Amino acid sequence: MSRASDIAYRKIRSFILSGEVRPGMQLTEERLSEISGVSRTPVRDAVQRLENEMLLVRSASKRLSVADWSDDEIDEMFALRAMLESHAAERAAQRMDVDSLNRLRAINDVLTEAVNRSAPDIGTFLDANRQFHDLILECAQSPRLSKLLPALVEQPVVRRTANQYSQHDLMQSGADHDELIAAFTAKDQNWAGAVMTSHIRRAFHSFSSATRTTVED
Amino acid sequence: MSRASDIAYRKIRSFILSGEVRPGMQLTEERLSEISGVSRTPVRDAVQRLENEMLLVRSASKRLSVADWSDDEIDEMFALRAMLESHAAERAAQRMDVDSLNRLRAINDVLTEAVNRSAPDIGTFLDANRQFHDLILECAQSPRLSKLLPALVEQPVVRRTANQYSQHDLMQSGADHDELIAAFTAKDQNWAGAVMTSHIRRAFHSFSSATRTTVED
DNA sequence: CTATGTTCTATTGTATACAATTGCGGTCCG
DNA sequence: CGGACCGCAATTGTATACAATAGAACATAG
Repeated sequence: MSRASDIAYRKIRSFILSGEVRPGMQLTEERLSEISGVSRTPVRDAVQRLENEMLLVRSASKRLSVADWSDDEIDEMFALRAMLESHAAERAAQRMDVDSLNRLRAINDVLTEAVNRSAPDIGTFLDANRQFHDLILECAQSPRLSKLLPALVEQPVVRRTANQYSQHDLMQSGADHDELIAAFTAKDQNWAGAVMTSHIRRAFHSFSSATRTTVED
Repeated sequence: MSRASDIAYRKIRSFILSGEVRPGMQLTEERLSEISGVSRTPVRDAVQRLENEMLLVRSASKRLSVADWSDDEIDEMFALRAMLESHAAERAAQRMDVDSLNRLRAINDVLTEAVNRSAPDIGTFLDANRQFHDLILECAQSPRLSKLLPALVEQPVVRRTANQYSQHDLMQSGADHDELIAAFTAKDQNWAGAVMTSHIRRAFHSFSSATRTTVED
């Protein structure tokens, strides 16, 4: 995956997520081409992907700008994520093998270790968290779900959320994961689905209270 | 929307759906370019869209072929559709205005009229059915949902299903729609969601019994 | 001074030429 | 005769030049 198109995708993505550019701001293809160091052709491929993830939006007449999500859209994103990730967890519960289960445990050990210190390591947490959810998605063995979900797990939101997380929230995430592992071990799809729903909705409310009360800053 | 890229999208799509090409068969970009009458540049845009809808798949090393869905994938597609369309119906129930409600009624009148004849008009049914579901999606006012759902409502499946439908099935669809309208009128989101789930799952089972019993043809 | 029409410029869309990569087939050696 | 390696052909990926289109600014008339 070292094609120019992927380089463009990553660079543009991180450019947007870095906050260097504000929501609603216009970005020309040429500008993106300069940023990513490749020509407009692969940039356009990357842009189409980013449009699907709704990080970029096309204004009325084909002009690109950075997406600006309303509160309602963020609510909706979490609602959809909760539905789809629960569904993934349900499928995974039926299909999980011992090897994956062990990998899941190993990943969550890393995560737990990272948050159980005086100064929680957010970076490691985020990374382990992503790995954990990715592995569940893989075990769900649903190509469609794998295509749909990434468009909902937007790093900007995830990042902002995690930075706002209290240590208690982070530890609760680890506990949720433990319970998910228990549900998978028991091959109980309803349990797995319910825990996942609760897990995502908790994240939503943490995010919600963290951002919406500090909007007045 | 008369850009070359859209022409390519439509032509390639209908080429695939026409059945002229068999699942698993390889298609080069050049060939698609000939089919659609435009250069490879817009073809590649179209291909990316069709990959998202999973009508085309990229084999190991970037070679394109027509998607070949397993039974499990089709099950999954209906399951996801049921979830997301129910969610759309729930949101729509809260947001539906009288004008949209009337349009919904008008559309379903056309649909009902088309199936209540000695020789049901499948074409009109499919068209009205699509309009009905599209309008609900519009009333749900969720850009994300609008981006996600089209990838699941695949015409090939829809078409095969409708052709297999018995007249009774078609009329039941009209009745489901009537009940949805009632739920929308009552602004009862749970009702709307439940009817939609049932509506999609019925379609699934009609499809299922129609195709899987005739596989031996 | 405002409104409207026109030209010019910025931006996106398309085609084509070329580069890179991958698969296939032939040949040479064991 | 079989297998591996090398080279050619087919296919995808990228860059650039050009075409089309939409927006902005300016000028002119009312």
